[in-house]
Amino acid sequence: MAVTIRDVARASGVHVSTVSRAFSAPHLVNAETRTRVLAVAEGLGYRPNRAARALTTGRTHNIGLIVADIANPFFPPLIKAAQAQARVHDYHVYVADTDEDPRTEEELIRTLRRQVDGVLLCSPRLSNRAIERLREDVPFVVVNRRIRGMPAVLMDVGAGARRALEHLAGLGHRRIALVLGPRGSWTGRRMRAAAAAAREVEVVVVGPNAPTEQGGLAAAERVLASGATAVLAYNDLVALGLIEGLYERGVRVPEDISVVGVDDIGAARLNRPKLTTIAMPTAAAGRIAVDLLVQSAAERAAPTVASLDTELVIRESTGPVAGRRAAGAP
Amino acid sequence: MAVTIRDVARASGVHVSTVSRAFSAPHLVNAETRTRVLAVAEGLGYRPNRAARALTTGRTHNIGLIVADIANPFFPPLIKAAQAQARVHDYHVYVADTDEDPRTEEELIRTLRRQVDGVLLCSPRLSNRAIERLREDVPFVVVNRRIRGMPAVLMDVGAGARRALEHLAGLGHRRIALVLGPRGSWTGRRMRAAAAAAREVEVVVVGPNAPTEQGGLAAAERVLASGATAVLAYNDLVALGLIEGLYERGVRVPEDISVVGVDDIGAARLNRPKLTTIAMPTAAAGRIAVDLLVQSAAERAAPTVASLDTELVIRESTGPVAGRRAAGAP
DNA sequence: TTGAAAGCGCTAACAC
DNA sequence: GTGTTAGCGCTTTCAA
Repeated sequence: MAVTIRDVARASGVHVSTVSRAFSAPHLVNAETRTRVLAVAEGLGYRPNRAARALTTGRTHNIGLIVADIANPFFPPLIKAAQAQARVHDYHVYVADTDEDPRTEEELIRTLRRQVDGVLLCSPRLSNRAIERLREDVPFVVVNRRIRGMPAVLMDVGAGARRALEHLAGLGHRRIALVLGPRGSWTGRRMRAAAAAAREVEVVVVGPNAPTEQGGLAAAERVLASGATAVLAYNDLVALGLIEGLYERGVRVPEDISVVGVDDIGAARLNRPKLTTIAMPTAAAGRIAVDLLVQSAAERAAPTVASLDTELVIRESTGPVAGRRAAGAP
Repeated sequence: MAVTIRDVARASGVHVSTVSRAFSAPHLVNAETRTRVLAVAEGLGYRPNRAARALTTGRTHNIGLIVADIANPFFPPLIKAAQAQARVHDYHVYVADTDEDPRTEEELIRTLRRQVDGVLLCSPRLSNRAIERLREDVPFVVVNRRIRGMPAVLMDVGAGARRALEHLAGLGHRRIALVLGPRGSWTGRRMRAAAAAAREVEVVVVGPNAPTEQGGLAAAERVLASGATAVLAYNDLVALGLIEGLYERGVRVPEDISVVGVDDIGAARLNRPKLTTIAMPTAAAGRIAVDLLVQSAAERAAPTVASLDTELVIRESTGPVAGRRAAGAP
């Protein structure tokens, strides 16, 4: 059996409660005693059992991180940052993948809620209703979603989309295709809103599509048919797939059509042409979300909503409109 | 306070121990009673507190998954699969990132070991000595590493490298650069061994390098200087960086130099030219590693070593040797 | 088949 | 400043 608080108590000649205090309430114990106890504990290789601690304190020092798809390159930097920041607060992180399925998501939250102090929901697929119901059991922080009275970390894709549209307009583009992702996405709605508000350019919507390379590939035909000279894609995966689809049809990027993605995943830099994209502050989002969660689990503070800036990264997939492909031309 | 086993007991008119049995030892309780208890529990929204359960049973139903860098595209598919398979066994997964630092890795294992039934070490940076010491506290399964008496999941890069070398030889290449990753990597050693055993071709080693795009980019000059007409790179990131470096120097892939990567990350397919690469069965590895861990945590079985096949995926970055760049030519 | 009671490792009043 | 005691939610003997 592993070494427990009792072993440490015995070995250092004090009561278990003193050992406990040496770890979790240092100011309540004599400095010398504490030093000795800590030394003995160290020597024995003692580490507190957090589960047992959680039983009395009610705080597990765990957080649940639920994402739609770990393998989607958007998430790993967020997971990495969240996990690192959790460690700063002495928290451990359960990572779970819902496979984009709301049912899985809900079931996951239910099994997790008793062993965590809070749950980080990243781009959840669950309905607002469902989330509102679950929040009575466990505190949430949501990423890229807005739910009344719930702490959230938002990445300002709207502003990013606006800047991308301006960038394209500045290059002479007047007819722009907005290649969307899945129906009902928060990010998608922000992009639509930005597109609707755009002056100077006319935006045609192509979608919904799968938020993947395949989705982009499959949208190439419709993009061509739309007569657009530039594209704002739902994310980089879609953008990259689209570029490939265009390429297969003999249409070159950016010479014939300009393409802008969203996310700035690693592959965006690796591609040729290097992708112009709206960089999402995923690492910052993960870090801040954990801070909000730890804080909201601790106090009953007013829910904070953090809005993070995005950045338009101009690379090689956007260029001046080609004369012969002016708006409306077939 | 959340609903506990006591609430369920009260509401269904039985003792807590009966409720407990209804969940964890169904055969020891009357079928009717059980049905009733379960119904009441369901109605109350009761879920067992796993931490409390762990306290008596000694089984946490948690596993720790420790990787060198979550954001490295090699890992996410493995994490995803591990996490999914863990759920099949009714396990939850802590995911932690060591930032490639052995110290962090060790500290992580120490804090985690009391709250997990086992730890999955993916491409660990820790020394064998350190791991051997820690294994007394917690069962391990290692991925892509061989430690005596310890269950492991290996991906057969050696065979993959051999096939890649044959493929290149078949295309007429006689002088091949092996662009390595970090010093001391298990994968790197397997590749070296395969290269040393290769007949027909002469292999020159370039490295060590960072296992990243940057590392590949920086190696371009030395690859050119080596006089090689083909390259086997440590991983896809290095291969992609290298291709970019070559490209910047006016050297085209595969016309002038052929390049083979390792891993088959998403970006390999997205790149132009699409990367020829040795596909690593990361998802299968994650799944199997979890199976081994759950099993080895349960029984004291002989440690299993699973060796998984890799596959050479031939795409566009490899081609016939150019006549004017035959072996030895400057 | 069910109930009673002890105890897992730890913390948190409450004494002293 | 330290010891005593009860108890967190659950499982598991042991009786009945």
